[in-house]
Amino acid sequence: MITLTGGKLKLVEAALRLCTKSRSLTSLSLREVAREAGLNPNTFYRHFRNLDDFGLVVLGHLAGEMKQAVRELRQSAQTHDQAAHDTVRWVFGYFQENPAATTVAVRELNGPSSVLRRALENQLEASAREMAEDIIERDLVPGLDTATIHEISQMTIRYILFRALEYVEKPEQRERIQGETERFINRQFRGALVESTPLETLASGVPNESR
Amino acid sequence: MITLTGGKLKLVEAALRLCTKSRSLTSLSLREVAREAGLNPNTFYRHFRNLDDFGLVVLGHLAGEMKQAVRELRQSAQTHDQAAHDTVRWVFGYFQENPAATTVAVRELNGPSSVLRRALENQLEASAREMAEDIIERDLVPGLDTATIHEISQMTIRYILFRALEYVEKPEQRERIQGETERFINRQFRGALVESTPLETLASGVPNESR
DNA sequence: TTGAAAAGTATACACACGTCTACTTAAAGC
DNA sequence: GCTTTAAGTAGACGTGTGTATACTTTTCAA
Repeated sequence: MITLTGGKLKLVEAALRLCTKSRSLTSLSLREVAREAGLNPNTFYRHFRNLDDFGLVVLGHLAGEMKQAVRELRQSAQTHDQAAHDTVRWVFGYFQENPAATTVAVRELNGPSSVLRRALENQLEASAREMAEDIIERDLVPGLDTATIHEISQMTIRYILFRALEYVEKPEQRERIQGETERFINRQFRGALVESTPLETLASGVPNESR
Repeated sequence: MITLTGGKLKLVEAALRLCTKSRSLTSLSLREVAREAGLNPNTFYRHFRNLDDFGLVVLGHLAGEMKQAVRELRQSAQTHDQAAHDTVRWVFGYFQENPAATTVAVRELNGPSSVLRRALENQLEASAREMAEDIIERDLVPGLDTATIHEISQMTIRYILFRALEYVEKPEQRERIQGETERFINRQFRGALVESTPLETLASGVPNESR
């Protein structure tokens, strides 16, 4: 991660500030950002070639921050249930403390700039891979093949991000969102373990005897 | 649903056309839309008070279309697995045939305009409710309480929409996305049925192969 | 048939934008 | 200390924008 300084940093931070106030990174104007940063519009050109370039730098800045944060997470509990609970709690806590980063990420993931979208997708995939490897290494979900763990990890990352905006914006619903997300994860893994068991068998209360 | 005619319809359709080409509804300009529609910019004011008003009408238009489409879906197979498969296939087919509507919906769901976001959320919730009631009425997932069915329905609707853009934009990955979505749904419902069973018990049940 | 309402157009204004060129100030290397 | 380079500023350009006023055409019911 390249640490930003001076005017460059000022501009990036200004953009994040603007994004938090219900704007989308892609829709920011050069002059708007410069104004917010307290700089002359032309200073922008001293640091960035154009707005797409700028967007990538902003995303890179966020990615660096987030990666470091995720690395710190690499401890926590033993069982899967505990891990899911702690991780979800932790991730949402991170969202809460970094509303700008969260908002930007969610918006641009589906935003109109394909360059930014690609960049974000790659980051998410990397996070998902990290999560999956962690689960495998620590054998948190025994009996599940690695491919499925990877798939579910990716879905989970996506789902969490998808709910991040709601979480940030609606403080009174945070408990609910957190609970739903935990249940989501648990159901995914549990469901995968009994994927080939007929629904009726599961419904009749005998979870592991099948056929 | 109010059927649009004449210039009003032309403007809405123009906006959807523009949105498909990597634009976001919120970022459209009045003149841009009018130009695309082949009308004078001021004609816009004959039909809409401002751009927010316009956005709501566009969303309403889409909602009407979609609702009718969903109603047509209200038949399909008996078992849950079959229903999930058919429904997913059908919904994604709808996305494919209506890329503009899909793109707009996904973008604005996380977009910067809170007015549009609210409107979309309400629509999604309505769809989720409809889906849940359908599952309950036809007893597709026996042994699951209605609250959980509602919760999973909502998650499913969200998840599907979240993947819609990817589906529309990457034709070569459609099979994969569809498969993942089906597995997602199955795991959710199956997982919910064995929610209180310890992971180890499920893992030792051996309905599928492990390691 | 006529006349009012709706739909569409023409022109114009002030403003914000991205970008260009030219100038000034601050940092850094020798 | 001097010079080269980076960072920041000033002013100006053409263009696109939202919107206001005034005008023309179309629609359609009395």
